[in-house]
Amino acid sequence: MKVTIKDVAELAGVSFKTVSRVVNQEGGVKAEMREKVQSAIEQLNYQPNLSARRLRGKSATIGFIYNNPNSNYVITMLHGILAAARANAYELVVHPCETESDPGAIVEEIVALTRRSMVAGLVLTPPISENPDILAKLDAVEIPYSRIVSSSSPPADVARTIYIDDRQAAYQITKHLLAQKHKRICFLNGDPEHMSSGERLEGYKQALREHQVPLDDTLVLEGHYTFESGMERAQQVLSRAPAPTAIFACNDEIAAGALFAARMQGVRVPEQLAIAGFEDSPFSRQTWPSLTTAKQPMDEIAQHATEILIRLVGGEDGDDVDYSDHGYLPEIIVRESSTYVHKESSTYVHKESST
Amino acid sequence: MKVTIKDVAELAGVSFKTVSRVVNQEGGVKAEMREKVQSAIEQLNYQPNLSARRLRGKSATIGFIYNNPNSNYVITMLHGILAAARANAYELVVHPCETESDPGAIVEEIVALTRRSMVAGLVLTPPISENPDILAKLDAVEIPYSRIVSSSSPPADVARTIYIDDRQAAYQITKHLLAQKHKRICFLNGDPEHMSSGERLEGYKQALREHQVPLDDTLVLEGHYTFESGMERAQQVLSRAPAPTAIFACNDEIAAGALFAARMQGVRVPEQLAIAGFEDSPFSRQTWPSLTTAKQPMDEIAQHATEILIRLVGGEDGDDVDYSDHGYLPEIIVRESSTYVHKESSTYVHKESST
DNA sequence: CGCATAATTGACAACGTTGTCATATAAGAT
DNA sequence: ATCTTATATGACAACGTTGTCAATTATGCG
Repeated sequence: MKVTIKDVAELAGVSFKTVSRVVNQEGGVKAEMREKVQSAIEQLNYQPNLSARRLRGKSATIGFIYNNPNSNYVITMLHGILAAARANAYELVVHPCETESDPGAIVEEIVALTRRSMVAGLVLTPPISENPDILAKLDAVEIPYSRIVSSSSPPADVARTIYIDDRQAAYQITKHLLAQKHKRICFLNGDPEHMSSGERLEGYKQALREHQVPLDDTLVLEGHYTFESGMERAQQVLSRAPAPTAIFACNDEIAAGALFAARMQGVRVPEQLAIAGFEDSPFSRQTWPSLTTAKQPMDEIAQHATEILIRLVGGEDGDDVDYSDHGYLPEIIVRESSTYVHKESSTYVHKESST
Repeated sequence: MKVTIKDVAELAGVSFKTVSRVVNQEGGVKAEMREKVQSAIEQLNYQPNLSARRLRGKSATIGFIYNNPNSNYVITMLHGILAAARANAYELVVHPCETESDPGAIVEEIVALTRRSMVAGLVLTPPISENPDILAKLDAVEIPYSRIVSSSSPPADVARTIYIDDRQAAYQITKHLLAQKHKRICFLNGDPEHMSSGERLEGYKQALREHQVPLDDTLVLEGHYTFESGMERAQQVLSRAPAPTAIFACNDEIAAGALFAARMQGVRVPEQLAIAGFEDSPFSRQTWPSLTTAKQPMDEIAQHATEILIRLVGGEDGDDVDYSDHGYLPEIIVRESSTYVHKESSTYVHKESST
């Protein structure tokens, strides 16, 4: 049942080393031999044993580390990473980090994983990818990684980093809300250890500045990237004396929570309150009204990050000095939650309108 | 940087075989020796190389095969599987099946994976786990697997199967709707190749029978497990002459689509139309109104299925003749989408009420 | 104390692959 | 035809681990 390189060699009537050469396309094999070997491989349906290869130092595994409970994000990135890994004959170890915040413990966990599974390198995602402590420790033990972060400009290690310009996208969303004549725009922030929350807040502030709308600190509420956090904060802010006319939520879950809170308090969206989210979660287009948001192609981004990592650990160095495509700008998608335009229910067609 | 068993042996002043014995708890090692080795292991932070182990036939990898685009399901199961794999020192290969339906192609893909990565066994999920063709082919090539299926009674291979009683749960949901005096209950079915859709439909029919409500075929609509499919079908059925007063959607996504359609047509939920879903997706509790649904602990179920697989491939046979815990009954969660009870928005507390 | 036996430890092969080096064969130059 | 060189092939070690079996040491018994 188990077919090894020696079985192939025997059938082809050659030494197993020759088979190895054919499999690895090393060259230096006569056409005639190669054909014999090829047909033997097909006949036996031979598949090289990756464990043996790995033991020998050839071929490798990469690890996907995440600490992000946001399930939607994760599965999307997973698929991008798997696509890249599969295309390059790398295996993937998926490792959700249990540890919450202690950098030392996380790195120890990662090192153990690396040793055990011979992980050649890691794809890191926020918030781990944005924790300087963890990154420094990983550099110290020389574990290679590529990372996905939130940043409005290329970071120092741009060669191994994909950066998403959340600031610019948040700026655009805020401008969109300002264009709708909103002055009192509430900002519901996400987890502080995610750079994205800081970046998005910065974009929000920048847009306000440009439109000469004074920043009202009482309208900026700290919290978490969860539905509950969004609901609670929206509930609170909506029952204040001069309620905001718009809410910019740091992600779609918060936005959904805000929408829920609005419903509970009988506030009509978008007529009395505009809401915008971020991330383009599947459900953002399925709420009523559907949510204005910013779309990041996380599968594509994760795939790109994985390709970078594979190039890094594969030893191919140098020629790729152009990192201009390492930056991604989320695309603003305006939906009903931030527009006054009414539509006839009978002829309504469910689809996107994007800027 | 790389610590091997020999490094540990040298530091401890013993042969590397003794270290192996300590690591694998084989016994026959004097306490004194064991302690020396233990401390050397800790000092060097030794981690056994899994590739070498696997090559030797010890320890193994299991594969998670799925063909199910439903992202929420997948990530939840993934975590359960990872937990079990980690606890038993197994590695996990995640393999989303590209192939759509051809059993031969899928099995070929799986066989290749098995050979390459020395996968000892598979955890299969619907619809692959419910395809007799695929299962027969896997049995033929002797690839072990455990599976998660939808069934109201223990299947023939219950020893390696976790079965979810969707029929009974659907029966209960339908009874709940009937108890609200609904007579015209529309059933929006899921993908036909999933057993769950057939099972849930059966539970629906059974409840109707018991309540002497005649089955109206025009109220049973075939479709897919997607938001769009739910929306389209609900749109259609709601514009009919005698509209249904309740919709039982085969999963939460369909239900969310139906809810969207109701909104579009100005139908009030739950006052004019009750809606129930299935699966307890995170968003089912975040829609407005929140969705009545059935909760399956997919992480726990997947973990259980993985443990079964590991016992299977680990060679521990026999003593576990009691498979009574292989059956799971989803728990009905009644939320606002199927109740008339009103609540004051100001004092509203966001939490579950379950039967 | 001396012997038989059990407990402990170590030397070495094996898993399936790739890398290194030597050998056999073919081609080219004189 | 002979020598040199390039090309093609194979023998064998190595990767880090576990299994087998032999060697050593400790223990029990008469």
